[in-house]
Amino acid sequence: MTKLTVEPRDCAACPIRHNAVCARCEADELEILEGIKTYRNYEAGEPIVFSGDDMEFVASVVTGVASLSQGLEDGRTQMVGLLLPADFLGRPGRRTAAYDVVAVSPLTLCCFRRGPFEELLNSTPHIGQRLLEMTLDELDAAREWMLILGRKTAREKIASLLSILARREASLRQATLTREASFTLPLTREAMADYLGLTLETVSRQISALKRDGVIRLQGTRGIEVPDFERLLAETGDDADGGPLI
Amino acid sequence: MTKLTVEPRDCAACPIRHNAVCARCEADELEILEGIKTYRNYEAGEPIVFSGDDMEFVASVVTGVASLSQGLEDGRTQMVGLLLPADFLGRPGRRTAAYDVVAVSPLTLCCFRRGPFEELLNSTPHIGQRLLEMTLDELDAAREWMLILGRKTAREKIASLLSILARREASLRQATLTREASFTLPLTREAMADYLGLTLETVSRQISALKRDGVIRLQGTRGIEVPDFERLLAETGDDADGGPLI
DNA sequence: CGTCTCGTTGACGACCTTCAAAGGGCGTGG
DNA sequence: CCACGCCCTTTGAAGGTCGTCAACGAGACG
Repeated sequence: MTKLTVEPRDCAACPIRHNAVCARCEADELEILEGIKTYRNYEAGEPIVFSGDDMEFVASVVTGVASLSQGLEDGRTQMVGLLLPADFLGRPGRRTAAYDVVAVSPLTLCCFRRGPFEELLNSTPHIGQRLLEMTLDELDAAREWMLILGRKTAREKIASLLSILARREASLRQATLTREASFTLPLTREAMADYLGLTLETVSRQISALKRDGVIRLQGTRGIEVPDFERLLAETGDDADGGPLI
Repeated sequence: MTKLTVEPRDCAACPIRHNAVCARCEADELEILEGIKTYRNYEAGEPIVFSGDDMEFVASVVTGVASLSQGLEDGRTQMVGLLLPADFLGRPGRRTAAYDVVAVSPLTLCCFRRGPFEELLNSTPHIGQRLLEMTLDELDAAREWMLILGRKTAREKIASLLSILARREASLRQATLTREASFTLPLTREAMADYLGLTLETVSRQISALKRDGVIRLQGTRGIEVPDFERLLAETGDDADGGPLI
Protein backbone atom coordinates (compact mmCIF):
# COMPACT_ATOMS: atom_id res chain seq x y z
CA MET A 1 0.00 0.00 0.00
CA THR A 2 2.93 2.33 -0.51
CA LYS A 3 2.46 5.38 -2.66
CA LEU A 4 5.66 5.92 -4.56
CA THR A 5 6.43 9.28 -6.02
CA VAL A 6 8.67 9.00 -9.04
CA GLU A 7 10.75 11.74 -10.59
CA PRO A 8 9.05 13.39 -13.55
CA ARG A 9 10.08 11.96 -16.87
CA ASP A 10 10.43 13.68 -20.17
CA CYS A 11 7.06 14.47 -21.81
CA ALA A 12 8.53 13.85 -25.26
CA ALA A 13 9.11 10.21 -24.36
CA CYS A 14 5.69 9.77 -22.71
CA PRO A 15 3.65 6.83 -24.06
CA ILE A 16 0.39 8.79 -23.90
CA ARG A 17 1.84 12.01 -25.24
CA HIS A 18 -0.46 12.17 -28.26
CA ASN A 19 -3.69 10.93 -26.70
CA ALA A 20 -3.85 12.56 -23.28
CA VAL A 21 -5.09 15.98 -22.23
CA CYS A 22 -1.73 17.40 -23.31
CA ALA A 23 -2.01 16.01 -26.84
CA ARG A 24 -2.25 19.38 -28.57
CA CYS A 25 0.25 21.24 -26.42
CA GLU A 26 3.20 23.05 -28.00
CA ALA A 27 6.72 22.69 -26.67
CA ASP A 28 6.44 25.77 -24.45
CA GLU A 29 3.17 24.60 -22.95
CA LEU A 30 4.66 21.18 -22.23
CA GLU A 31 7.44 22.91 -20.39
CA ILE A 32 4.96 24.51 -18.01
CA LEU A 33 3.22 21.16 -17.51
CA GLU A 34 6.54 19.49 -16.72
CA GLY A 35 6.94 21.94 -13.90
CA ILE A 36 3.73 21.03 -12.13
CA LYS A 37 3.56 17.30 -12.70
CA THR A 38 4.39 14.38 -10.45
CA TYR A 39 4.11 10.65 -11.02
CA ARG A 40 2.34 8.41 -8.54
CA ASN A 41 2.15 4.65 -8.51
CA TYR A 42 -0.55 2.44 -7.05
CA GLU A 43 -0.91 -1.29 -6.57
CA ALA A 44 -3.79 -3.33 -7.92
CA GLY A 45 -6.77 -2.93 -5.61
CA GLU A 46 -5.43 0.17 -3.90
CA PRO A 47 -7.90 3.01 -3.35
CA ILE A 48 -6.89 6.36 -4.84
CA VAL A 49 -9.59 8.65 -3.49
CA PHE A 50 -12.96 8.22 -1.81
CA SER A 51 -16.11 10.06 -2.79
CA GLY A 52 -16.24 13.32 -0.87
CA ASP A 53 -12.47 13.52 -0.37
CA ASP A 54 -10.61 16.67 -1.18
CA MET A 55 -8.59 16.17 -4.38
CA GLU A 56 -5.54 18.37 -4.58
CA PHE A 57 -4.67 17.16 -8.07
CA VAL A 58 -6.02 16.15 -11.46
CA ALA A 59 -4.20 13.50 -13.46
CA SER A 60 -3.70 11.49 -16.62
CA VAL A 61 -3.51 7.71 -16.52
CA VAL A 62 -0.08 6.76 -17.90
CA THR A 63 -0.26 2.99 -17.53
CA GLY A 64 -2.76 0.62 -15.93
CA VAL A 65 -6.48 0.77 -15.25
CA ALA A 66 -8.57 2.64 -12.68
CA SER A 67 -12.28 2.56 -11.94
CA LEU A 68 -14.81 5.16 -10.81
CA SER A 69 -17.61 3.73 -8.67
CA GLN A 70 -20.75 4.89 -6.95
CA GLY A 71 -22.58 3.11 -4.17
CA LEU A 72 -25.98 2.80 -2.53
CA GLU A 73 -26.79 2.84 1.14
CA ASP A 74 -26.83 -0.94 1.53
CA GLY A 75 -23.51 -1.57 -0.17
CA ARG A 76 -24.53 -2.23 -3.76
CA THR A 77 -21.99 -0.58 -6.06
CA GLN A 78 -21.89 0.31 -9.73
CA MET A 79 -18.81 1.15 -11.72
CA VAL A 80 -19.47 4.36 -13.66
CA GLY A 81 -16.13 4.92 -15.31
CA LEU A 82 -13.18 2.84 -16.48
CA LEU A 83 -10.00 4.86 -16.94
CA LEU A 84 -7.43 3.44 -19.34
CA PRO A 85 -4.08 4.94 -20.39
CA ALA A 86 -4.47 8.56 -21.60
CA ASP A 87 -7.80 9.02 -19.78
CA PHE A 88 -8.21 12.00 -17.50
CA LEU A 89 -9.00 11.86 -13.78
CA GLY A 90 -10.65 14.71 -11.89
CA ARG A 91 -12.86 17.63 -12.73
CA PRO A 92 -11.48 21.14 -13.16
CA GLY A 93 -13.47 23.51 -10.99
CA ARG A 94 -14.45 20.94 -8.38
CA ARG A 95 -12.23 20.11 -5.44
CA THR A 96 -14.18 17.23 -3.92
CA ALA A 97 -14.25 13.81 -5.53
CA ALA A 98 -17.68 12.69 -6.74
CA TYR A 99 -16.74 9.00 -6.99
CA ASP A 100 -14.64 6.33 -5.38
CA VAL A 101 -11.51 5.82 -7.48
CA VAL A 102 -9.64 2.52 -7.26
CA ALA A 103 -6.60 1.16 -9.07
CA VAL A 104 -7.85 -1.97 -10.83
CA SER A 105 -4.39 -2.98 -11.97
CA PRO A 106 -0.95 -1.60 -11.14
CA LEU A 107 -1.29 2.05 -12.07
CA THR A 108 0.83 5.09 -12.83
CA LEU A 109 -0.72 8.56 -12.76
CA CYS A 110 0.76 11.77 -14.10
CA CYS A 111 -0.60 14.25 -11.54
CA PHE A 112 -0.92 18.01 -11.99
CA ARG A 113 -1.40 20.36 -9.07
CA ARG A 114 -4.92 21.70 -9.32
CA GLY A 115 -4.25 25.41 -9.07
CA PRO A 116 -1.60 25.74 -11.77
CA PHE A 117 -3.49 23.35 -14.04
CA GLU A 118 -6.65 25.44 -13.87
CA GLU A 119 -4.66 28.58 -14.63
CA LEU A 120 -3.20 26.86 -17.66
CA LEU A 121 -6.70 25.81 -18.68
CA ASN A 122 -7.70 29.47 -18.78
CA SER A 123 -4.53 30.83 -20.35
CA THR A 124 -4.01 28.39 -23.19
CA PRO A 125 -6.84 27.12 -25.40
CA HIS A 126 -5.14 23.85 -26.38
CA ILE A 127 -5.72 22.11 -23.09
CA GLY A 128 -9.33 23.17 -22.79
CA GLN A 129 -10.07 22.14 -26.37
CA ARG A 130 -8.57 18.73 -25.88
CA LEU A 131 -10.34 18.27 -22.53
CA LEU A 132 -13.68 19.13 -24.14
CA GLU A 133 -13.05 16.58 -26.86
CA MET A 134 -12.12 13.91 -24.32
CA THR A 135 -15.15 14.70 -22.17
CA LEU A 136 -17.47 14.42 -25.17
CA ASP A 137 -15.92 11.03 -25.96
CA GLU A 138 -16.49 9.91 -22.39
CA LEU A 139 -20.09 11.06 -22.57
CA ASP A 140 -20.59 8.97 -25.69
CA ALA A 141 -19.03 5.98 -23.96
CA ALA A 142 -21.26 6.51 -20.92
CA ARG A 143 -24.31 6.52 -23.17
CA GLU A 144 -23.32 3.32 -24.91
CA TRP A 145 -22.82 1.88 -21.43
CA MET A 146 -26.32 3.03 -20.39
CA LEU A 147 -27.82 1.03 -23.23
CA ILE A 148 -25.89 -2.00 -22.01
CA LEU A 149 -27.04 -1.52 -18.42
CA GLY A 150 -30.66 -0.76 -19.19
CA ARG A 151 -31.61 -3.08 -22.00
CA LYS A 152 -29.18 -5.92 -22.59
CA THR A 153 -29.35 -9.47 -21.28
CA ALA A 154 -26.53 -10.90 -19.18
CA ARG A 155 -25.10 -12.72 -22.20
CA GLU A 156 -25.24 -9.58 -24.35
CA LYS A 157 -23.61 -7.57 -21.58
CA ILE A 158 -20.64 -9.92 -21.41
CA ALA A 159 -20.28 -10.00 -25.19
CA SER A 160 -20.42 -6.19 -25.28
CA LEU A 161 -17.75 -5.80 -22.61
CA LEU A 162 -15.46 -8.25 -24.37
CA SER A 163 -15.87 -6.45 -27.68
CA ILE A 164 -15.19 -3.07 -26.05
CA LEU A 165 -12.04 -4.38 -24.38
CA ALA A 166 -10.87 -6.03 -27.59
CA ARG A 167 -11.33 -2.77 -29.48
CA ARG A 168 -9.46 -0.71 -26.90
CA GLU A 169 -6.69 -3.28 -26.76
CA ALA A 170 -6.30 -3.03 -30.52
CA SER A 171 -6.33 0.76 -30.54
CA LEU A 172 -3.68 0.90 -27.80
CA ARG A 173 -1.44 -1.28 -29.95
CA GLN A 174 -2.44 0.85 -32.94
CA ALA A 175 -3.46 -2.35 -34.65
CA THR A 176 -6.61 -2.80 -36.70
CA LEU A 177 -9.18 -5.38 -35.68
CA THR A 178 -8.73 -8.65 -37.47
CA ARG A 179 -11.13 -11.55 -37.73
CA GLU A 180 -9.54 -13.17 -34.70
CA ALA A 181 -8.47 -11.35 -31.56
CA SER A 182 -6.93 -12.23 -28.22
CA PHE A 183 -6.28 -10.18 -25.15
CA THR A 184 -5.93 -10.29 -21.38
CA LEU A 185 -8.84 -9.21 -19.21
CA PRO A 186 -7.75 -6.30 -17.03
CA LEU A 187 -10.67 -6.96 -14.69
CA THR A 188 -11.61 -9.60 -12.13
CA ARG A 189 -15.02 -11.27 -12.42
CA GLU A 190 -16.23 -9.05 -9.61
CA ALA A 191 -15.08 -5.89 -11.39
CA MET A 192 -16.77 -7.08 -14.57
CA ALA A 193 -19.97 -7.64 -12.60
CA ASP A 194 -19.61 -4.15 -11.15
CA TYR A 195 -19.21 -2.72 -14.63
CA LEU A 196 -22.20 -4.56 -16.07
CA GLY A 197 -24.71 -4.35 -13.22
CA LEU A 198 -24.60 -8.12 -12.63
CA THR A 199 -23.43 -10.46 -9.89
CA LEU A 200 -20.08 -12.18 -10.23
CA GLU A 201 -21.83 -15.56 -10.38
CA THR A 202 -23.83 -14.50 -13.41
CA VAL A 203 -20.67 -13.17 -15.07
CA SER A 204 -18.94 -16.48 -14.50
CA ARG A 205 -21.89 -18.47 -15.82
CA GLN A 206 -22.21 -16.40 -18.99
CA ILE A 207 -18.51 -16.56 -19.74
CA SER A 208 -18.75 -20.33 -19.39
CA ALA A 209 -21.74 -20.33 -21.73
CA LEU A 210 -19.94 -18.27 -24.39
CA LYS A 211 -17.00 -20.65 -24.11
CA ARG A 212 -19.26 -23.70 -24.36
CA ASP A 213 -20.86 -22.21 -27.49
CA GLY A 214 -17.47 -21.60 -29.11
CA VAL A 215 -17.77 -17.80 -29.18
CA ILE A 216 -14.60 -17.45 -27.07
CA ARG A 217 -11.78 -19.63 -25.78
CA LEU A 218 -10.07 -19.18 -22.42
CA GLN A 219 -6.35 -19.24 -21.58
CA GLY A 220 -6.46 -19.47 -17.81
CA THR A 221 -9.10 -17.21 -16.30
CA ARG A 222 -7.94 -13.91 -17.78
CA GLY A 223 -6.85 -14.78 -21.28
CA ILE A 224 -9.58 -14.38 -23.90
CA GLU A 225 -9.35 -15.65 -27.48
CA VAL A 226 -11.97 -14.63 -30.01
CA PRO A 227 -11.84 -16.94 -33.06
CA ASP A 228 -14.44 -14.91 -34.99
CA PHE A 229 -14.98 -11.30 -34.01
CA GLU A 230 -18.13 -10.98 -36.13
CA ARG A 231 -19.63 -13.86 -34.18
CA LEU A 232 -18.91 -12.03 -30.92
CA LEU A 233 -20.45 -8.83 -32.28
CA ALA A 234 -23.58 -10.76 -33.25
CA GLU A 235 -23.90 -11.74 -29.58
CA THR A 236 -23.93 -8.12 -28.37
CA GLY A 237 -27.43 -7.44 -29.68
CA ASP A 238 -26.22 -4.19 -31.24
CA ASP A 239 -27.56 -2.82 -34.46
CA ALA A 240 -25.39 -4.24 -37.23
CA ASP A 241 -24.19 -1.07 -38.93
CA GLY A 242 -24.40 1.84 -36.49
CA GLY A 243 -22.28 -0.06 -34.05
CA PRO A 244 -20.57 1.49 -31.04
CA LEU A 245 -17.96 4.17 -31.57
CA ILE A 246 -14.93 2.95 -33.44
CA MET B 1 -45.68 17.47 -38.23
CA THR B 2 -44.98 20.99 -39.45
CA LYS B 3 -41.63 22.48 -38.67
CA LEU B 4 -42.16 26.17 -38.07
CA THR B 5 -39.23 28.53 -38.37
CA VAL B 6 -39.72 31.57 -36.22
CA GLU B 7 -37.94 34.90 -36.54
CA PRO B 8 -34.98 35.21 -34.20
CA ARG B 9 -35.81 36.96 -30.97
CA ASP B 10 -33.65 39.17 -28.85
CA CYS B 11 -31.04 37.24 -26.84
CA ALA B 12 -31.35 39.70 -23.97
CA ALA B 13 -34.95 38.61 -23.42
CA CYS B 14 -34.18 34.88 -23.78
CA PRO B 15 -35.42 32.72 -20.87
CA ILE B 16 -32.30 30.54 -20.95
CA ARG B 17 -29.86 33.39 -21.48
CA HIS B 18 -27.90 32.72 -18.29
CA ASN B 19 -27.87 28.94 -18.30
CA ALA B 20 -27.29 27.94 -21.90
CA VAL B 21 -24.08 27.59 -23.88
CA CYS B 22 -24.14 31.37 -24.42
CA ALA B 23 -24.28 32.10 -20.68
CA ARG B 24 -20.85 33.72 -20.48
CA CYS B 25 -20.96 35.60 -23.77
CA GLU B 26 -20.36 39.34 -23.90
CA ALA B 27 -22.62 41.69 -25.86
CA ASP B 28 -20.45 41.55 -28.98
CA GLU B 29 -20.34 37.76 -28.95
CA LEU B 30 -24.11 37.61 -28.58
CA GLU B 31 -24.39 39.80 -31.63
CA ILE B 32 -22.52 37.24 -33.70
CA LEU B 33 -24.70 34.45 -32.32
CA GLU B 34 -27.84 36.39 -33.21
CA GLY B 35 -26.66 36.40 -36.79
CA ILE B 36 -26.42 32.63 -37.09
CA LYS B 37 -29.38 31.50 -35.04
CA THR B 38 -32.84 30.29 -36.05
CA TYR B 39 -35.73 29.06 -33.95
CA ARG B 40 -37.47 25.81 -34.76
CA ASN B 41 -40.59 24.38 -33.20
CA TYR B 42 -41.61 20.74 -32.87
CA GLU B 43 -44.74 19.00 -31.69
CA ALA B 44 -44.83 16.43 -28.92
CA GLY B 45 -43.71 13.09 -30.33
CA GLU B 46 -42.11 14.56 -33.43
CA PRO B 47 -38.71 13.19 -34.43
CA ILE B 48 -35.94 15.78 -34.74
CA VAL B 49 -33.10 13.70 -36.15
CA PHE B 50 -32.36 10.02 -36.56
CA SER B 51 -29.10 8.35 -35.64
CA GLY B 52 -26.75 8.57 -38.60
CA ASP B 53 -28.44 11.62 -40.11
CA ASP B 54 -26.41 14.58 -41.17
CA MET B 55 -26.94 17.42 -38.68
CA GLU B 56 -26.42 20.82 -40.19
CA PHE B 57 -26.93 22.59 -36.87
CA VAL B 58 -26.30 22.46 -33.16
CA ALA B 59 -28.88 23.95 -30.79
CA SER B 60 -30.00 24.99 -27.34
CA VAL B 61 -33.33 23.84 -25.95
CA VAL B 62 -35.35 27.01 -25.24
CA THR B 63 -38.59 25.45 -23.99
CA GLY B 64 -39.88 21.89 -23.78
CA VAL B 65 -38.21 18.49 -23.46
CA ALA B 66 -36.33 16.30 -25.92
CA SER B 67 -34.89 12.82 -25.56
CA LEU B 68 -31.80 11.08 -26.95
CA SER B 69 -32.28 7.35 -27.51
CA GLN B 70 -30.30 4.36 -28.68
CA GLY B 71 -31.70 1.09 -29.92
CA LEU B 72 -30.83 -2.56 -30.36
CA GLU B 73 -31.38 -4.73 -33.40
CA ASP B 74 -34.66 -6.20 -32.18
CA GLY B 75 -36.30 -2.91 -31.28
CA ARG B 76 -35.44 -2.53 -27.60
CA THR B 77 -34.60 1.11 -26.91
CA GLN B 78 -32.93 2.98 -24.09
CA MET B 79 -33.14 6.70 -23.49
CA VAL B 80 -29.60 8.01 -22.92
CA GLY B 81 -30.25 11.72 -22.56
CA LEU B 82 -33.06 13.99 -21.46
CA LEU B 83 -32.68 17.55 -22.71
CA LEU B 84 -34.44 20.25 -20.70
CA PRO B 85 -34.43 24.01 -21.28
CA ALA B 86 -30.86 25.39 -21.61
CA ASP B 87 -29.41 21.97 -22.49
CA PHE B 88 -27.27 21.67 -25.60
CA LEU B 89 -27.98 19.45 -28.59
CA GLY B 90 -25.30 18.24 -30.98
CA ARG B 91 -21.58 17.69 -30.85
CA PRO B 92 -19.11 20.20 -32.26
CA GLY B 93 -16.74 18.41 -34.61
CA ARG B 94 -19.16 15.67 -35.58
CA ARG B 95 -21.64 16.09 -38.40
CA THR B 96 -23.60 12.85 -38.06
CA ALA B 97 -26.06 12.31 -35.23
CA ALA B 98 -25.12 9.52 -32.83
CA TYR B 99 -28.63 9.16 -31.36
CA ASP B 100 -32.29 9.41 -32.23
CA VAL B 101 -33.60 12.74 -30.99
CA VAL B 102 -37.33 13.15 -30.35
CA ALA B 103 -39.41 16.01 -28.99
CA VAL B 104 -41.05 14.60 -25.86
CA SER B 105 -43.21 17.69 -25.36
CA PRO B 106 -43.82 20.73 -27.55
CA LEU B 107 -40.31 22.04 -28.12
CA THR B 108 -38.49 25.15 -29.24
CA LEU B 109 -34.86 24.98 -30.30
CA CYS B 110 -32.45 27.84 -30.84
CA CYS B 111 -30.37 26.47 -33.72
CA PHE B 112 -26.92 27.64 -34.77
CA ARG B 113 -25.44 26.82 -38.16
CA ARG B 114 -22.62 24.39 -37.57
CA GLY B 115 -19.83 26.08 -39.47
CA PRO B 116 -20.07 29.55 -37.94
CA PHE B 117 -20.66 28.07 -34.49
CA GLU B 118 -17.47 26.02 -34.64
CA GLU B 119 -15.51 29.06 -35.78
CA LEU B 120 -16.86 30.96 -32.80
CA LEU B 121 -15.88 28.05 -30.57
CA ASN B 122 -12.30 28.47 -31.71
CA SER B 123 -12.18 32.24 -31.72
CA THR B 124 -13.77 33.03 -28.36
CA PRO B 125 -12.98 31.13 -25.17
CA HIS B 126 -16.29 31.86 -23.44
CA ILE B 127 -18.37 29.44 -25.46
CA GLY B 128 -15.87 26.61 -25.21
CA GLN B 129 -15.49 27.09 -21.47
CA ARG B 130 -19.22 27.02 -20.91
CA LEU B 131 -19.65 24.01 -23.17
CA LEU B 132 -16.98 22.12 -21.24
CA GLU B 133 -18.74 22.91 -17.98
CA MET B 134 -22.10 21.76 -19.36
CA THR B 135 -20.57 18.58 -20.79
CA LEU B 136 -18.98 17.74 -17.44
CA ASP B 137 -22.37 18.23 -15.77
CA GLU B 138 -23.99 15.94 -18.30
CA LEU B 139 -21.32 13.33 -17.67
CA ASP B 140 -22.07 13.48 -13.94
CA ALA B 141 -25.77 13.09 -14.65
CA ALA B 142 -25.08 10.15 -16.97
CA ARG B 143 -23.09 8.46 -14.21
CA GLU B 144 -25.83 8.94 -11.63
CA TRP B 145 -28.17 7.46 -14.23
CA MET B 146 -25.85 4.46 -14.70
CA LEU B 147 -26.13 3.67 -11.01
CA ILE B 148 -29.91 3.79 -11.34
CA LEU B 149 -29.90 1.51 -14.40
CA GLY B 150 -27.39 -1.00 -13.07
CA ARG B 151 -28.22 -1.44 -9.43
CA LYS B 152 -31.59 -0.09 -8.40
CA THR B 153 -34.88 -1.95 -8.04
CA ALA B 154 -37.91 -0.86 -10.04
CA ARG B 155 -39.34 0.96 -7.01
CA GLU B 156 -36.05 2.76 -6.37
CA LYS B 157 -35.80 3.69 -10.05
CA ILE B 158 -39.21 5.36 -10.01
CA ALA B 159 -38.46 7.19 -6.76
CA SER B 160 -35.13 8.36 -8.22
CA LEU B 161 -36.71 9.68 -11.39
CA LEU B 162 -39.40 11.53 -9.46
CA SER B 163 -36.81 13.12 -7.18
CA ILE B 164 -34.67 14.17 -10.16
CA LEU B 165 -37.66 15.72 -11.93
CA ALA B 166 -38.78 17.47 -8.75
CA ARG B 167 -35.32 18.94 -8.30
CA ARG B 168 -35.09 20.16 -11.89
CA GLU B 169 -38.59 21.59 -11.71
CA ALA B 170 -37.58 23.55 -8.62
CA SER B 171 -34.34 24.80 -10.14
CA LEU B 172 -36.14 25.96 -13.29
CA ARG B 173 -38.47 28.03 -11.12
CA GLN B 174 -35.41 29.12 -9.12
CA ALA B 175 -37.24 27.88 -6.04
CA THR B 176 -35.64 25.90 -3.23
CA LEU B 177 -36.92 22.44 -2.41
CA THR B 178 -39.44 22.46 0.39
CA ARG B 179 -40.73 19.56 2.43
CA GLU B 180 -43.62 19.13 0.02
CA ALA B 181 -43.38 19.36 -3.73
CA SER B 182 -45.70 19.02 -6.68
CA PHE B 183 -45.03 19.02 -10.40
CA THR B 184 -46.26 17.73 -13.74
CA LEU B 185 -44.56 14.73 -15.32
CA PRO B 186 -43.16 15.76 -18.71
CA LEU B 187 -42.98 12.08 -19.72
CA THR B 188 -45.46 9.35 -20.62
CA ARG B 189 -45.24 6.02 -18.80
CA GLU B 190 -43.54 4.60 -21.86
CA ALA B 191 -40.90 7.35 -21.89
CA MET B 192 -40.32 6.82 -18.17
CA ALA B 193 -39.82 3.11 -18.84
CA ASP B 194 -37.41 3.99 -21.61
CA TYR B 195 -35.48 6.23 -19.26
CA LEU B 196 -35.29 3.65 -16.48
CA GLY B 197 -34.71 0.45 -18.41
CA LEU B 198 -38.10 -0.98 -17.41
CA THR B 199 -41.36 -1.88 -19.16
CA LEU B 200 -44.24 0.55 -19.03
CA GLU B 201 -46.30 -1.97 -17.07
CA THR B 202 -43.69 -2.12 -14.32
CA VAL B 203 -43.57 1.69 -14.23
CA SER B 204 -47.32 1.84 -13.84
CA ARG B 205 -47.34 -0.80 -11.12
CA GLN B 206 -44.61 0.89 -9.09
CA ILE B 207 -46.25 4.30 -9.33
CA SER B 208 -49.43 2.70 -8.05
CA ALA B 209 -47.48 1.10 -5.22
CA LEU B 210 -45.85 4.40 -4.20
CA LYS B 211 -49.30 6.00 -4.24
CA ARG B 212 -50.80 3.16 -2.18
CA ASP B 213 -48.00 3.57 0.36
CA GLY B 214 -48.59 7.32 0.64
CA VAL B 215 -45.22 8.36 -0.76
CA ILE B 216 -46.92 10.31 -3.57
CA ARG B 217 -50.40 11.45 -4.57
CA LEU B 218 -51.66 11.70 -8.14
CA GLN B 219 -53.64 14.48 -9.82
CA GLY B 220 -54.75 12.80 -12.99
CA THR B 221 -51.99 10.66 -14.52
CA ARG B 222 -49.35 13.36 -14.92
CA GLY B 223 -49.69 15.43 -11.76
CA ILE B 224 -47.43 14.30 -8.92
CA GLU B 225 -47.68 15.52 -5.32
CA VAL B 226 -44.97 14.65 -2.83
CA PRO B 227 -46.20 15.23 0.73
CA ASP B 228 -42.77 14.51 2.29
CA PHE B 229 -39.72 14.85 0.09
CA GLU B 230 -37.46 13.15 2.65
CA ARG B 231 -39.72 10.12 2.49
CA LEU B 232 -39.33 10.02 -1.29
CA LEU B 233 -35.55 10.31 -0.99
CA ALA B 234 -35.52 7.41 1.45
CA GLU B 235 -37.15 5.31 -1.27
CA THR B 236 -34.38 6.01 -3.79
CA GLY B 237 -31.86 3.77 -2.01
CA ASP B 238 -29.24 6.51 -2.30
CA ASP B 239 -26.63 7.16 0.31
CA ALA B 240 -28.13 9.65 2.76
CA ASP B 241 -25.57 12.46 2.62
CA GLY B 242 -23.65 12.23 -0.65
CA GLY B 243 -26.86 12.50 -2.55
CA PRO B 244 -27.13 13.18 -6.27
CA LEU B 245 -25.97 16.52 -7.64
CA ILE B 246 -27.85 19.50 -6.29
C1' DC C 1 0.84 -28.16 3.30
C1' DG C 2 -2.46 -24.80 4.92
C1' DT C 3 -4.60 -20.54 3.85
C1' DC C 4 -6.37 -16.95 1.06
C1' DT C 5 -8.23 -15.05 -2.98
C1' DC C 6 -10.46 -15.77 -7.20
C1' DG C 7 -13.40 -18.49 -10.04
C1' DT C 8 -16.92 -22.21 -11.10
C1' DT C 9 -21.16 -24.66 -10.58
C1' DG C 10 -25.71 -25.98 -8.56
C1' DA C 11 -30.47 -25.29 -6.45
C1' DC C 12 -33.98 -22.28 -5.40
C1' DG C 13 -36.65 -18.17 -5.26
C1' DA C 14 -37.72 -13.23 -6.17
C1' DC C 15 -38.35 -9.72 -9.27
C1' DC C 16 -39.47 -8.18 -13.46
C1' DT C 17 -41.17 -9.11 -18.16
C1' DT C 18 -44.56 -10.91 -21.22
C1' DC C 19 -49.09 -11.53 -22.71
C1' DA C 20 -53.74 -10.22 -22.11
C1' DA C 21 -57.77 -7.52 -21.01
C1' DA C 22 -60.13 -3.72 -19.44
C1' DG C 23 -60.55 1.18 -17.59
C1' DG C 24 -60.23 6.45 -18.26
C1' DG C 25 -59.64 10.90 -20.83
C1' DC C 26 -60.22 13.47 -24.96
C1' DG C 27 -61.21 14.78 -29.55
C1' DT C 28 -63.97 13.89 -33.66
C1' DG C 29 -68.10 13.13 -35.86
C1' DG C 30 -72.82 11.96 -36.01
C1' DC D 1 -75.12 16.42 -26.75
C1' DC D 2 -73.68 11.88 -26.83
C1' DA D 3 -71.33 8.02 -29.04
C1' DC D 4 -67.40 6.23 -30.77
C1' DG D 5 -62.58 5.45 -31.31
C1' DC D 6 -57.90 6.23 -30.06
C1' DC D 7 -54.26 6.58 -26.94
C1' DC D 8 -52.52 6.24 -22.52
C1' DT D 9 -52.83 3.84 -18.35
C1' DT D 10 -53.99 0.29 -15.04
C1' DT D 11 -54.35 -4.35 -13.41
C1' DG D 12 -54.00 -9.48 -13.57
C1' DA D 13 -51.76 -14.12 -14.38
C1' DA D 14 -47.91 -16.84 -15.82
C1' DG D 15 -43.25 -17.56 -16.99
C1' DG D 16 -38.21 -16.56 -17.47
C1' DT D 17 -33.95 -14.37 -16.15
C1' DC D 18 -31.02 -13.31 -12.88
C1' DG D 19 -29.89 -12.90 -7.81
C1' DT D 20 -29.01 -15.36 -3.46
C1' DC D 21 -27.03 -18.87 -0.80
C1' DA D 22 -23.94 -22.52 -0.68
C1' DA D 23 -20.29 -25.68 -1.77
C1' DC D 24 -16.34 -26.80 -4.25
C1' DG D 25 -12.08 -26.16 -7.29
C1' DA D 26 -7.70 -23.85 -8.71
C1' DG D 27 -3.72 -21.22 -8.23
C1' DA D 28 -0.48 -18.17 -5.34
C1' DC D 29 2.12 -17.57 -1.38
C1' DG D 30 4.14 -18.23 2.92
